[in-house]
Amino acid sequence: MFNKRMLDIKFIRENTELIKQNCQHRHVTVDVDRLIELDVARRKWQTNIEEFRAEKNRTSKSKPSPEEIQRIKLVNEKLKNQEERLKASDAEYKSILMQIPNLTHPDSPVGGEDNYRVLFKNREPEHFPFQPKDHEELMTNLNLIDFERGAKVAGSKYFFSKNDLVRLNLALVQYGIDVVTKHGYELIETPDVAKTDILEGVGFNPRGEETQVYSIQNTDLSLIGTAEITVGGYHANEILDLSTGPKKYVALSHCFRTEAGAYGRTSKGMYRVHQFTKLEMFIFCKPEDSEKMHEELLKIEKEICDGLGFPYRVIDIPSGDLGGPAYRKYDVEAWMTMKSEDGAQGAYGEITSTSNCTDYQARRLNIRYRKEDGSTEFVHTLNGTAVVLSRFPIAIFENNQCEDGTIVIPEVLRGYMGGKENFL
RNA sequence: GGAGAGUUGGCUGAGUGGUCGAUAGCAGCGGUUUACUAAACCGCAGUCCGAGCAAUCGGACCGGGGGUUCGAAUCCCUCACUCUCCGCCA
Repeated sequence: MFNKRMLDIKFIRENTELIKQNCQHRHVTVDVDRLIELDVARRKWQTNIEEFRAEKNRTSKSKPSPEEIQRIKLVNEKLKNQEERLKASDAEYKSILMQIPNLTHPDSPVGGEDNYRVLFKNREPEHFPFQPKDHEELMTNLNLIDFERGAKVAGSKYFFSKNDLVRLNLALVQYGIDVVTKHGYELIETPDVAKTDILEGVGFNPRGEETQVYSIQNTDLSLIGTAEITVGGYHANEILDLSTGPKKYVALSHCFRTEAGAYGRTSKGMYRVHQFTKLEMFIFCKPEDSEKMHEELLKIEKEICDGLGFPYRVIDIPSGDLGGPAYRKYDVEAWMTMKSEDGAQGAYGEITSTSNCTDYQARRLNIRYRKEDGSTEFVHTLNGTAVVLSRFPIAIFENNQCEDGTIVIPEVLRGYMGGKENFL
């Protein structure tokens, strides 16, 4: 029943020490020994069940005699007993298996979130010859955002975008779409909700205690935190034809996050909010192509950021901060004045993230491809942010501000905004 | 929201309690025939799990889950989805 889930149980069985070490590097606490114990017991029950069924099948082919029926009834009792034991262990077995994180790329830095490695910087941030403001102040002054009324209508960390900020948002989406589709990605707009199976398959836990997910009462649905969920689910239980290359999508959706326990962390303005709009890239490919595809996603993210012009850097996320599904993850961090502390004018803040999830999601979602010899194999999945409307505007406003509080619009966006050059 | 009909292997489509893992057609693979292509004819063909060096053997799977029965694709319950009609709304 769970044979094709999470990491392959066979692999875990044969590489127990490696799995334990990987969990440790990823700062994930899982009782791997208990899992192995359950696995051994479950396979014994399974073998017994199959033997009893074989015995039953031999007798039940045609009309059995009364004494044969008596014998079958006895076998049925033994069978039922083994089936119940097996079933009773399902929940615990599945729960542990679900928690085992993906393997980790050998080049990912080992350690907690501060152990990231800087891979690239487009340039050093400029020094402002004046005291720079943060985006919330800049936007409020220009009548582009309203947090107070957002809170009145929907609660804290919801907001209204207004006037030219709305136009900027639409321009950013269009710009992102144009850049990404130029690289051969198919454009889709997804549902903003998804079923529990799909969420779990992609690696999210909708009902857990630390969940970031809003679930909808009396349904099996949750609001998605990213289009990664819906696009990942798009090909669930399918056998893909990848003979003409990877399947590449760029997906637009709204995203909802509870941000439970996130208060106190950097949460000024619209950096960390409950709802935002995001354009997300997603790839289904053959295992041998996934590392190459990961570099492609990063390259496109850099291309988008280069066009917009703000200072940024790329970091290689350390093992302890990868989450469950990612095998390797790169974040692009833009320079933001809102992050200033210790007298500096700013600091880097995450704006995009791209992950290679290898076969972790494909295994859970049962997404395979047909190989040339006719057999099937799990695909690899990757995702990467193209444009996020909560954080890209922050980077633009904070880096392009002038002393008088006006904002220079990046040239690549002006064509989408009727040629407008500044927010005044 | 109301009423009805469906969901079977890559596709189409039979099968209403006992050699049905499942008739047939198409597509696929191998062969015969042919100068070649096509046609015709013959044969092979599903997925997954477990055991074995292997030939092979055992088990599961007819939308998902549960039930009835010695025995379920077939009967019952439940959920999801699809289609038709009615109502409502954009």
